[in-house]
Order: sequence, then C-alpha cells, then structure tokens
Amino acid sequence: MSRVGDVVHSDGTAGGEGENEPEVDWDQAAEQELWPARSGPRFVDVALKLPLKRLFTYALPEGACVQVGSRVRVPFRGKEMGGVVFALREDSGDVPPQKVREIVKVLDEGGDGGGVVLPKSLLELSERMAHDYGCSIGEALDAMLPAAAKARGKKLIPHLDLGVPHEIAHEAVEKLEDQGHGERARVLRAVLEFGGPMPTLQAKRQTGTSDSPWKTLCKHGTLKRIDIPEDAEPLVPDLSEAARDVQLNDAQENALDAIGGAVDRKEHEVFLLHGVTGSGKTEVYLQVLQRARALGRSAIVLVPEISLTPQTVGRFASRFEDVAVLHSGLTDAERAKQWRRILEGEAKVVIGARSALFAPVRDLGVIVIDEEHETSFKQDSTPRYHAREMAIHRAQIENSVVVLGSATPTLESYGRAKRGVYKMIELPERAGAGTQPKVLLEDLKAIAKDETIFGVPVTRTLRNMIQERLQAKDQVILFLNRRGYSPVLYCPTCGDSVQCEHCDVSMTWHDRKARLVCHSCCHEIRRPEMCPSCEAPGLRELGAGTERVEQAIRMVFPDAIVARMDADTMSKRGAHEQVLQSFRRGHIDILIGTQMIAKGLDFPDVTLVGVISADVGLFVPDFRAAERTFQLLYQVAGRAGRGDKPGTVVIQTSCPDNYAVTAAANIDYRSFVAQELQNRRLTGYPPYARVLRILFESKNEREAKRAGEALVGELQGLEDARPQGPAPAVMARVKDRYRFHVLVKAFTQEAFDQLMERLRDVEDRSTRSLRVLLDVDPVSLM
DNA sequence: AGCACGCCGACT
DNA sequence: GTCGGCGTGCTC
Repeated sequence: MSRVGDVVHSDGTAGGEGENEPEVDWDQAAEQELWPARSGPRFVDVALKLPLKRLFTYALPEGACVQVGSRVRVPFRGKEMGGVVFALREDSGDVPPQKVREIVKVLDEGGDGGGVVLPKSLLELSERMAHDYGCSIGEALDAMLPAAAKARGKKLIPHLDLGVPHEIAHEAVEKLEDQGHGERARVLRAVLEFGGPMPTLQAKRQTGTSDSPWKTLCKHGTLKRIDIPEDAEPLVPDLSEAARDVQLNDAQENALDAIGGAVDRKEHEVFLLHGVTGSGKTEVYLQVLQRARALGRSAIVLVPEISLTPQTVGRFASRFEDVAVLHSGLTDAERAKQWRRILEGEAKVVIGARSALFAPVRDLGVIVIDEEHETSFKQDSTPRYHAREMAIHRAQIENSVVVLGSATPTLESYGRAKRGVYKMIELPERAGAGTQPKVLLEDLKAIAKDETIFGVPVTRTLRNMIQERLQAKDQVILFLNRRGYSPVLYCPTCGDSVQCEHCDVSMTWHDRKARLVCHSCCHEIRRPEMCPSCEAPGLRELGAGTERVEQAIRMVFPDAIVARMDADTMSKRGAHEQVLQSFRRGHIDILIGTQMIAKGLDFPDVTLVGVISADVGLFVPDFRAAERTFQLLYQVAGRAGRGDKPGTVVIQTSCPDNYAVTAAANIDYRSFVAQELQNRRLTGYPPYARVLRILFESKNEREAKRAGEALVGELQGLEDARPQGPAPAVMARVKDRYRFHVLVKAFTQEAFDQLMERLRDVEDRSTRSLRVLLDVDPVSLM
C-alpha cells in the first residue's frame, strides 16, 4: 500500500469511458509529426476553455496543417472560440458526422513551416492538472497559457530619452526637487539611471506616476519621446547587481555537487534544500542553473510574487544572457512576447511567479522553487493547483531536477524528504558575515500600564532597544500582521462590536481614511455615532493594526523617520519599490509593516526587528495556523543582523509558551517540526493524510449546510477516508453568502484516488443558488 | 460557462 | 390571460 505523501509518480490518466476521453499516447503522438496524411477525412479533438470535461471533435479544412499542440479557432454554439488541438484522428468517432463542424483557423501550423506549437510535455502536464485537481483540460490549459497568446505583429513602443546632456539633466533633477516637483524629479532620475531610452510604461510604473510628469518634461525639452519597434526593446533592462561568482562554503559546495550531479546525469530527482535564512540558497541556485546552462539545458525559477523585485531578478538576470522574466505587472502583449521568445528558444532561463512554471522551454534541466512553503504557489481560483506539485510532475515528464528551497519547509515537503522521497540537503549556517540574531520573548500578559501606548503594546525592553538603535543610526523593522488602526470597534456598554452587514467579521477601523472597513468583502461605512446593537454612544477601538502602531511609534520617537508598508499604503504602482529604496539608502529609521516586510528583504543596517504581537493568526481554526505563525515569525526574525553587525529580535506575545512561538524564538526549525509532526499525526492531517475540501456557498444558510450533509452521507463507510463536517468555513459568511465546508482526509493513496474519482464532478452540483467548490490539498480553510 | 427549452406561480 | 422565476440539457 502506498503512503499518502508519496504521490509523485505518474499513474497515467483516469480510465475513460467517454466517447472522446482525452487519452493520448504521447510517444505515438510524437511520431505523428507528418500530418496531415495524404488522404481521408481528418479530424481533431480540441480542448476548449470551458469547464467541460471532454474534448470536441472538429473537421480539418482541406489543405490545413495542424499538430497536437496547435492553437485553433473553432465555431462553438454560434460563436467563435479559441482552443488547443489535443489529438488527431482518422474519423469523427462516435460524433455523428452532421454535427461535426470545421475549424475556422489554425494559429500554429507547426511542422516544416517553422511554426511552433505547444510542447507535448505541457499538453501532458495539462492532462495531469485536470486529473489531479478535477478541472477540465481547457481550464488547465487556460491557466498555463498567457492571456493573449495571440498577440502578434511589431508595434512601436513609446520610450523616454534625455533631451539634454547628462550633467544638465542631473542639475534639473535637483532643481525640480527643490521646487517641490517631486514626481517630475523622480521620472527624470529614473530615465537618467536607466542609462538609455526607457519604456514610458516602465518609467511610470517605477515611479508610480501618471502621464503628466513625463509629458511636462517633454514639453520643457528635458526629455524627449521616441518610439522604438517592439523587437529592439531590451528584455531585462534592470541589472542592478553585478555578476560575480561567489565562493561557496562547504555546505553550499556539497549542495551544488548533489544537485548539479543529478542535472548532469539528466536524472529526475527532487531536492529539498533546507537552509537557514542567510545561508546562501540563492547562490546555490545560481550555480546549479549555470551547470544546466553549460549543458545547453534550460531552467525555470519560481519565486513568490512578492519577491519578484528588481533586486531578485537582477541577481539572476546579470548572471545569464538569455533570461525571460514573467511577473504580474506585464501587460498581456508583453507576456505574450516573452512567451514567444521562450517558445522559440531565445530565452532559456525563466524566472517568475507561479504560472512561470508553464514556460514553454525545451530540454528543461532544473526547476527551482524558492521559498517552497509560500502559499502563493497554490492558485486560489480554479484550477486550484499547487505549483510545487505540478513542478514535480513536469520534471518527471521531462527528466529534470527540482530544487525546493526554504528555511521553513512545509510539513509535506519535510515529511517526504525525511522518508527519502526527496533528497534532503541542509545548509545549517549563515554564509558570509551574518550570524543568527539574538531573540527575546516578551510576555504581554505581564505588561505594565505605561507599556501600552495608544493601545499598542510596546514593552520597556522593545522601547529601550529601539532608542538604542536610533542613537547608533541603525535601522529598525517593526512587524504586525494586521493592517488598519484597530481590528475591532467595540461598545463598552453591551460588549458587542461593529460587524460587517454582509460578512461574519468585525469591521476594522481605519483612522487615516476615517472609515470602517470589512477586510473580507471591502464594504466600507462611516463610523457610527453609537453602538449598532444597544445604541449607547462611545464606541472604542480595541486592538492594534499597523496604522495604530505607526501612530504610537511616532508619538514615542518623535525625531525618528517612520514609514509604514502595508496593503493600504502600497496601493500605488511603484510605491513598494520606492519605500524599499529609501529604506536601503538609510532615509528611513523605522519601517513598520505587515507580512509584506517579513520576507526576503536584505538590509544590512537593520539590527533590530520587533514583533508587536506574535499572536495574530495563532488561533485561526485552521490546521496550518501554527505552521504559518512559525514560518512568519522565523522569516521576520531573519531580517535582523544580515550585515556585519549582530541583530536582535524582540517578539511580544501573550503566548510565550506556545511551541510555534518558542521554536521561532529559538530559530529552531527542528523542534517546531518535531512537535508539529506529532500533532499532525494525532489529528490526522498532512503529511499523514491528504485533505480534500469541498466548500458550499449559498445565501440560504440551510441550503449550504444541507448540501454538505448530503455529501458527508454519501462518503460514509469508505476505507481509510474520513469525511468530516459540514462545518462553517473559517469565514462563515462572506458577501451575504453562508459558507460550509466538508473536509475529507485520505490516509492512503488508494483512498485518495477513490475519493478523487467520486468528487471529480462535485462542482457540477452547483446551482443558481448554491456554489460548490473543490479544493485538493487546500492551503487555507478561509 | 452560456444559452435555449419548458414548466409552474402571481400579476398588469 | 401573459411575465418571469428557475431546473434541465446541450454544446463538436
């Protein structure tokens, strides 16, 4: 009997009884390069971007050429639709000939014409995704292909170039700054630093400005607008970090040997690179990529969306010539272009967020998944795939190596590595200068009255340490994973708090905006004069968010330069980069923020990190609550002492005995994982089981609950599977819809497969009033 | 998904 | 008498 955590082998597709079940013999498909055959009617099975789990058969027009993987346009229900050819056939099968219609247009002919089609490996992967996550092949392909794979033709891209000599432009920047024309100054500086014609779009994004600043500068002649044909555009312009090979330490060297060896041998293997923060994982990735490139093989690097900064990208881009960067900021046309470059073999190293996994590179040597534990690798809309799992499948198909890197691996990955399904590689020490920071736990239960400032707990220890760092001209990061001013507005008379009228959550008070905001549905209201339930006046702010922390810190340290970074202050494009740049240049003393600042930032002058409260999220009824708290605290702590100076971390908490908190305080992954594995074993959660979640949503509470009950009833008596619920989801009501979920745990692979077979089509139970959603291996129970 | 068909209740 | 709610079925 296979263990539930071992699902990394390909077991083929589900048995198909349907008339045109998407079953393709890929080896055979590869042999059919010469198509069309000389005679006979020809048909193709096409996957359409619909939630329909079957393919549709179309006739091939006289003289047309297609291959498996060609994109086509077909008539469907009176409309034209895009699709992908999934199989070629001699006859129309069970479909009556009069029903079969003809393809309208073939977008990729393939074959000798020099055209390119989707690589077979990606088609196979789409089949895998459809199978594993219960979606249609069309939906899977839709998630894999760029939005506008159709965009073509060379258009002119507007660029900005200096209209005056360098020195004069420099002077102009300063003049503009003095005159208070900050926006114009920033744009001009950006172009100046770019060192050549800069795409107007990029200039706007980087500086977070509108059209008017650059237009004014053009009018004055300081800048001039020039149009450059699409092709000539540089692809990765921002090479901020210099290219140099770093000397690896012994641990890194061993890691490189092991991983690089597998790459050299063209073997499929998965490595878990478990390295403490600052242990130099990135340098290992880079040299592994070099090994792959030296063999002419390609590579894909997946990073969490938030780490896709110019710094990260620059580090990869400066080391390789042929890099393509795929990030969410690209327009459809830009994305399509990068995709095309990759498809045509021009770019062989791809770096990007989740969906970059599907970049159509050939001869894939290695896939790196950095920060493997990040939940952003799981897509939160259909198809709800996990990029880590799909990466392993792709690597199996293409005989490539996967490197999963993290300081705090998920229990799933750690469990598999421990059992030898993955190869574990440890980097136990910080590379280069940094040493692990000293961590202090401050008990908020024992806090004195004068240690609460404006409702924000700032213990004497934390306060003194901030003071010290300010004097030493070091920098401080203060972390609280909750935005807004206060998460609750409560009534001292009756004890109720203001709830969202559409959701079952307290509304968060935003002082700057002077609005009450629901963080679940974004509904906003003005602050009520009196309590909505008892009509008593005098509603009070309870608890603290980053906005309130900012207020308190400015109060206590009036001379410090304080900046806040959270979803509220970072809405403008480019704002993120701008704050980080000022911080890097030392223009900010104290940076306050949410998890946005917890990850990946590398600032050598930060010698103190304060966690205002470690408790946020600890009591969410989700089996991953402890894991997430630990990861977050560990990552934040890792921001301190990255340079030569030693760092200190102060964690304020009401739960100083909680194992997730203490393990993070000791920077001890092992003790956390040992404890958490024990809990997971006792409660029957991953890695000891795989979980399927079925969510039922309806405006009628009873309807949602009943649908859940019906499903649980049907799933009784299965071996090695345990359905539980229905229970209200962590968010029990959102936008007036009641939400219940059923969790099903499968303890063996066989049980899981059986369950998946039964639940493959649960979403079809959706009606006008009831929404049913299937989530395989959920990362959140919200 | 999106759209047509067809079935029952409550209105000008 | 119709209008319109919603369940059912189909799309090559």
